[in-house]
Amino acid sequence: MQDKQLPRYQQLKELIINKISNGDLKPLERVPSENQLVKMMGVSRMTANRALRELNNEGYLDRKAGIGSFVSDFKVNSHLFEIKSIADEITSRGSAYSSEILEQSLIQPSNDLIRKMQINTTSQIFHIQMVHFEDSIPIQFEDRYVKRDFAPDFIKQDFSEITPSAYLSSISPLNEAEQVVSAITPSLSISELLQMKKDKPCLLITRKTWVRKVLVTYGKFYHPGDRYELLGNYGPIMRKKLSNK
Amino acid sequence: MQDKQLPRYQQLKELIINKISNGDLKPLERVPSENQLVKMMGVSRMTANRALRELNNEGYLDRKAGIGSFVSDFKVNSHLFEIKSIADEITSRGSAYSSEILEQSLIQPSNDLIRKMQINTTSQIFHIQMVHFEDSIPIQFEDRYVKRDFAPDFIKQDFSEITPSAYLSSISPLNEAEQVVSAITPSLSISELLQMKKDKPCLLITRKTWVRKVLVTYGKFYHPGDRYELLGNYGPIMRKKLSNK
DNA sequence: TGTATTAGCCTGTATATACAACTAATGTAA
DNA sequence: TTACATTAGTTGTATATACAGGCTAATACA
Repeated sequence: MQDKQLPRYQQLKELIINKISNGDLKPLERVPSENQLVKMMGVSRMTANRALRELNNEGYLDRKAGIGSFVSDFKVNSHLFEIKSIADEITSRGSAYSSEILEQSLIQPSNDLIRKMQINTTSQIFHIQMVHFEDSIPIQFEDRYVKRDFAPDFIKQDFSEITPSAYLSSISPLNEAEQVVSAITPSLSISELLQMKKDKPCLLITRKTWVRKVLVTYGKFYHPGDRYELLGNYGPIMRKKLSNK
Repeated sequence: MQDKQLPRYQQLKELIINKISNGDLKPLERVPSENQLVKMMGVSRMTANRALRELNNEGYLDRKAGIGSFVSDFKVNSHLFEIKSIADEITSRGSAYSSEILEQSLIQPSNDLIRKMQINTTSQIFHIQMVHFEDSIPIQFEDRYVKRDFAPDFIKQDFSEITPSAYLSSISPLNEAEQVVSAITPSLSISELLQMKKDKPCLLITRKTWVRKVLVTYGKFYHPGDRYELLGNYGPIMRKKLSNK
C-alpha cells in the first residue's frame, strides 16, 4: 500500500500500539525499556526514546523515571475517549449493561449516505440499530453504518456479546474521529425507544471514524438528555499517577 | 512560583506560545528556523527541533520541509477549540457578532461555587452574564465565574469589545480544560433570553479551565439546540496544508 | 541482624554530528 | 528565452555520547 517505509521511531510506535490493541500487551503491563529496545530492535537509544516518549504523550503509555514504561490503563479520560465502548463506560460506573438489537443488515446506501460516507454507488454498507441499557434503563440508541470492506464479518457478529464499537476497534485501532454534538427534540419513535417523556431533549452525537485516512463508520448516537453527559478533557492529558507499591 | 527551572526545550516552547498568544506572532507568520534558534538561544539544533516539533504536534505551528515553520491558522478544528472565542467563531462564519451584558460584578461565592471552583470561603469571585448574538440572533447565554486573583481587572473590562474568553486568554494561555456537554430543557428565563420556542432543547456546556493546574474559570454556556452544534476532531490533528504559492 | 552505601537500571534532558528529502532561488548552457 | 543544474536553507530522521535524577535491590559494614 505505502511504497516508502516509515521512519524507524514510527515503526516502533506502531509495533507497540498493535501489541496493545490486540491484547499482547495488557493495561499496566511493562513495556520494553529504551535500552532493551536498543538491543532488540537495533536502534539507537534516542530513537527508542522518541517512540516511547510520543506514545506517552499520546496516552498509550505511562512512563516514570527510575521505574519503567507501562501500558496505560486509559480509555477513561483520554483523548481517545470517543472510541470507548458504551458498555465499558457503563460497567466502569458499576452498573449492569445490556442491549437490544433492532436491526442488523446489509443495505444499498441511499444517496444521502453515499455523500456522507464518501463512497461510490456500488458499495454495500452494513447497518445496525440497537439500544444500550444501563441497569435496564435505555441510555443510548445507536444507528450506525459500517463499510463492508473494512469489516466483512460485521453481519455475523453477535452484538449482544460485543458492542459494534468494541468489535470495530478489535479489527484495527480507530485513529481518527470527528464528532458533532447537538441537542434535539427526538422523533416519536426514538423517544419511545429511549423511554423518554414527551418533549424532553436528546443529546445527539454524530460521529465519523477513520482508519488511515479512510472513513470506515458513520453513526448517530442518541442519548436521553437527563440521563447522559459527554465529558471531554483538553490540553495536557490528565494521566493517572502510577502507584509506587 | 516554580522553584526548579524548566527544561530548555520547554522554555523555548513557552516563549513561542506566549508570542503567539499575545499577538507578537500572528497566524501564518514565520517563526525562527531551527538553525536560527540555535544561534539566538544558544541551544543545540536537536533541542530547537524538539521544541518546534512538539509545537507542531500540538497544533500551534505548521512546518514543512524545505519551507519553514509558521504559526498555525488554527482555532478552527484544533483540539484547542474549546478556548476559541464565540465571537471569532461567529465572525469566521461571515456573520455579524454582537453581545449584550446582563451582569458584571464581584460576588461572595456560594457554598456550591466554593466546592465547584475548589476555593476557600474568603475568596472573591467575578461573575458575568451575557448573551452572544449572531446576526442579531441569540446563539449563546454565558454564565461565567472567574477567580479574582487570576484576572484582577476583570471587572473593569468592556466585554462588548472583547469577549471574556478572549480577555482571559490574553492574560495567560489557558492550557487545560474540562467540559461536560449535556442536553437540557432550559429554564423559562434562559429560554426567553435565547428567544427559543417553548420546550425546545438547549445544548449546555459546563466548562472548567486551568492555568498551570490552577482552576481559573468556571462557566456554563447555553446554546439553542436548533442553532448550534459542537464540533470535535480527535486523533492526529487534521491540519490545513500549507499553500505552496 | 539491622542499617547505610553502592551499583545498576530506568527515564529525562542536552549536545554534536550526519545524511536525506524538499523547496526556492540562482546560475548556466543550449 | 528556455531548460537544466547548482546551491543554500529548511525540516526530518538517526546515531553516539553524556550527565542528571529517580528508584530498587544487592552489597558492605557495623
